[in-house]
Amino acid sequence: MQDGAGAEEGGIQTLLALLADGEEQARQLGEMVAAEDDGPWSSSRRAAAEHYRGAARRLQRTLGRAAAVARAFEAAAPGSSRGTDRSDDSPRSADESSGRTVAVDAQAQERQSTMCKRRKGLPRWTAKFRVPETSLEATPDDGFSWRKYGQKDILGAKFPRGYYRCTYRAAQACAATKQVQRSDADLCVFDVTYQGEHTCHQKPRRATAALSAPGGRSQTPPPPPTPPALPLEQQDPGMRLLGMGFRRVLRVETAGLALHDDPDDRGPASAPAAPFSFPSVPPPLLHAGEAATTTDSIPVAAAFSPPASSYGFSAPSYDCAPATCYGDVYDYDYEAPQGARMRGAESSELGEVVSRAMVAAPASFDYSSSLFHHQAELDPHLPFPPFGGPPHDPYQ
DNA sequence: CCAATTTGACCAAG
DNA sequence: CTTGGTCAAATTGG
Repeated sequence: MQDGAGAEEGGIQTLLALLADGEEQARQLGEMVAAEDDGPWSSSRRAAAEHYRGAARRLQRTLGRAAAVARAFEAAAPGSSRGTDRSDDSPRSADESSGRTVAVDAQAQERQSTMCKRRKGLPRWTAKFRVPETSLEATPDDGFSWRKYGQKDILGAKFPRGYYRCTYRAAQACAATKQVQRSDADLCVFDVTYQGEHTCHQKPRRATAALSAPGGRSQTPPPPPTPPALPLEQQDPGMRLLGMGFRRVLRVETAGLALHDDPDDRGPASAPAAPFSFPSVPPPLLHAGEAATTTDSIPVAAAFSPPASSYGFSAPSYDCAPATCYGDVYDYDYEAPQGARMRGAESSELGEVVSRAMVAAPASFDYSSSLFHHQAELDPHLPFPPFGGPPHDPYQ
């Protein structure tokens, strides 16, 4: 809601200041606890102190990471002078999208005349959808209406890749496209790569619809890669909306990067990075998520609809009981167009944060290792396209 | 009849 | 040249 990612420059400075502040406070807290630890306390008290100290250390570290992220952004987006371009793109921004629409239009024309296939520059992210075995034929649907425009066999892949573009591409100049490919390793898994954000106004139908209307076509929530951010206000912990649904938990996993977590950083089983919760709305910029657990449960709306044709999957009805659907996993992997890149050091910890942030950021980062696994539950209210995408024109 | 999908050709990038 | 992505005519389905 409020200006989402708008705060680029001053915002980052402020953010850095706040984070530094928090870091310092956490440090002091840790010292205080440590001091207490020396006293003649009982072992239990001592243990408690140890615990708090660990918590303080984690907090400090988390803040430090967040600061690193902020710095990375700052570094990556130097020309910060223009900060107000993009900004929110919440669903409702539709109206004001007029300006943006124009831009899109221009792109469309350009594309037409040039007929180039280059779509570099467009934000891109990948999601892995795992469908329940009971409905192997289903293709994960993200809530938008797509029109298939091609299919191709990909080298090394057992299954062909399907190419889809937004149904309203022509009508509304929506440039969103996606590629869907079934994993050769696991038939239940689909890799879906999205490119470009939707500029069309599709009305979100609830997943419920999908359930009740099997034949219906898409509609579902989006590939939400977006993130995590914030509006806590609207998040309720217990928010399990869903009447039906399947629930999934979101878990972030940074592939390939070793996050050096402290020993005390949360328990063993936990995942490296922080999970986050997400709102369904386009959040502002980043937030360092640090949820307590690695797996947050999020009501992500995800419905599987039966598109079907291409791979011949058609969603059986959703008779799959919710139970059977549990466990579906979605992995999100954001990838930015080429462009700025952040310095290595921090990249590892930033992994997931960056990814999401980059969605909102103008500049792009070259990072590509984060995956978000999440298990969500079908949510009747589709959150909506969160994409906080880069509204700005990708093409130079 | 309209709209979506199929499918092979075409084209650009690597 | 190979491969991935898109186009567009033909086809299918409602």
